[in-house]
Amino acid sequence: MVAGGEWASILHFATVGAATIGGYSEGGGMSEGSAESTSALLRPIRMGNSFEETVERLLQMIHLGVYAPGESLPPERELARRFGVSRDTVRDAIRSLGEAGYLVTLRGRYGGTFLAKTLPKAPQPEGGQLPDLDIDDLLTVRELLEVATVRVAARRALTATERDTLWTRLTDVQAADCENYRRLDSRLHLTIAELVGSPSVTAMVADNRMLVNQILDRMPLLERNIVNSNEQHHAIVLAILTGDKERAVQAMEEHLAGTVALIHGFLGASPSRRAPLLPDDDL
Amino acid sequence: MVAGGEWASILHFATVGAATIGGYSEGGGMSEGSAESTSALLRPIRMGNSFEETVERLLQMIHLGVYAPGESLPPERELARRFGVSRDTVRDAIRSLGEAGYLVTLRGRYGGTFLAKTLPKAPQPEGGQLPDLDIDDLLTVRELLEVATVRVAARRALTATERDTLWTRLTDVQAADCENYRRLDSRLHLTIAELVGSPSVTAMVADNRMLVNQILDRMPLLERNIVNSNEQHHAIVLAILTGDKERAVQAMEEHLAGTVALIHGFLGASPSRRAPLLPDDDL
DNA sequence: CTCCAATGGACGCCGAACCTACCATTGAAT
DNA sequence: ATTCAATGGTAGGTTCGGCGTCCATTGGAG
Repeated sequence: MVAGGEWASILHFATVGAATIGGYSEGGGMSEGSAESTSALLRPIRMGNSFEETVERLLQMIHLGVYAPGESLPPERELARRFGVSRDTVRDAIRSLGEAGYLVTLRGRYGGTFLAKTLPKAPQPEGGQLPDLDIDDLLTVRELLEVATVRVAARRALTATERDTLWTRLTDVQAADCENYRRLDSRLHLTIAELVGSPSVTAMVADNRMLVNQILDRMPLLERNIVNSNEQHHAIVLAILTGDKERAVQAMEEHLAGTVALIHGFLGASPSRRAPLLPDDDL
Repeated sequence: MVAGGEWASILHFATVGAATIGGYSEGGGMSEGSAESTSALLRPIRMGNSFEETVERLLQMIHLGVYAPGESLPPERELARRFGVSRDTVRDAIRSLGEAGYLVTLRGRYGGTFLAKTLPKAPQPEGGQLPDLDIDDLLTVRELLEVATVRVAARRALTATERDTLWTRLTDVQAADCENYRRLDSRLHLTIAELVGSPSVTAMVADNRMLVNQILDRMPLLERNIVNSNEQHHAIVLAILTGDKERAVQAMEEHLAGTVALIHGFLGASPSRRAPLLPDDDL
């Protein structure tokens, strides 16, 4: 009913011609016509099913230190509303995380879902490293986002509350033991991202950080690195508070370079897995 | 079966206590305990159903100039595989965009889906402005991403091919008429983003640009702005090609400031709608 | 002329997820 | 002691979307 005979005949030549000179080509060799950024634009639409994504988001809130151990999460109905998923899905996710030891649910009024007082340790993936992440891509995004974030934060005029919060987060992570370091570290970086004042930016930083943490969880947390990070955190926060944009950027760059060196050193010359595996069959 | 009696009794005090001092509070007033970045982390998991997202992604490839008019898209099976959705969904989306005049499909071998030679003009949303976007957030993300992008691009050592492509994109947009300006402009910016070498960054810039374009489509495209943009594009590309990081950043900031001024000027002191409207009912 | 491979087109089955409504539990307010 | 409101817990029906399979069309290869 659409694209009748006239259209077909009219377009016929144009199409074949275009397909020849610049159209889609399967072999990977791209004719110069246009289409070379297709790999990024043809990325998967869904990263997982609703259940998995909901679990991921709850874990995000837990691991990035948004809620403290023992603290209460919003009620299921509220979570479902905010996440835009059904309550069933939220419940499934909460039940899973409950079985994993992250959450505890209590019924009745003033009940709810609570973070466990002691969070389970991230299991060391001994044999199979499931996530299959593009490490270079992750670290590039991280560098780009965090540097840009600190740059904007440093040139903003912060409120007294923001300054207080920032400083509190800094002292929290300075005083953290190994057990809680990763979480409080993430919370500090998230707080800096929030200073930009854009929910989307906060979300992007949070997403990236979760993925980077998945990599960091595979390698040991050295005392020496913590001392280093603490100094760098201090420099970063100070630069933000004094509005020294250049210094803030430089401090953050040094901070990130440390992590990059750690990761590359630990992974050796591992060829940084790419290309997230597409199904190979043809239906 | 999980969280038996012992757990409940053990955690009982902790939970109520935590809920009182720092837990989730519905009224918007956040106790200082932690949780204030929740708004970003509690964002919707799904932006729309699979069909809508697929349409959006195809429109992205069309409007951002990834494919030229008359050019061929990948076959349905390939699109389905890359997008991670079923072929049915891709077909629905293609059919929709075909009815809207964007795409034309031809059957048989060497057939496929092709962009229309002349793309339909974006309809002016006269009465209802559907998207309901957070303009401040969009522009903040744009500023952050594009400046960071150009910063990284300028300090990279570009290959000859990259330089050629960049220059071609620049001359293309310089020579564009009003009809094609927005598309070629987007393609130039996307090309710059690609220089970072991270698919995720390209995707983020593409997503942001699509949203910003939705706003820009609501206001007239002035000849004066085009001339201005052309000069700024020239400065940006030149700075990238000469590896002048500082100048590239500055040029991009000026470029973006122009758009911000245009938007704010056109929208007047419109209070930049926020808070994407959540359903209000309680089940 | 015949064949064939690549593409779009169509159908049925099934699980995932959503929606609605209702039930169960609990502790504070009265 | 009773009530009640807020919360988690459960169940049935419905829609959406994915999967597998097959059909239809077409232009080039042999």
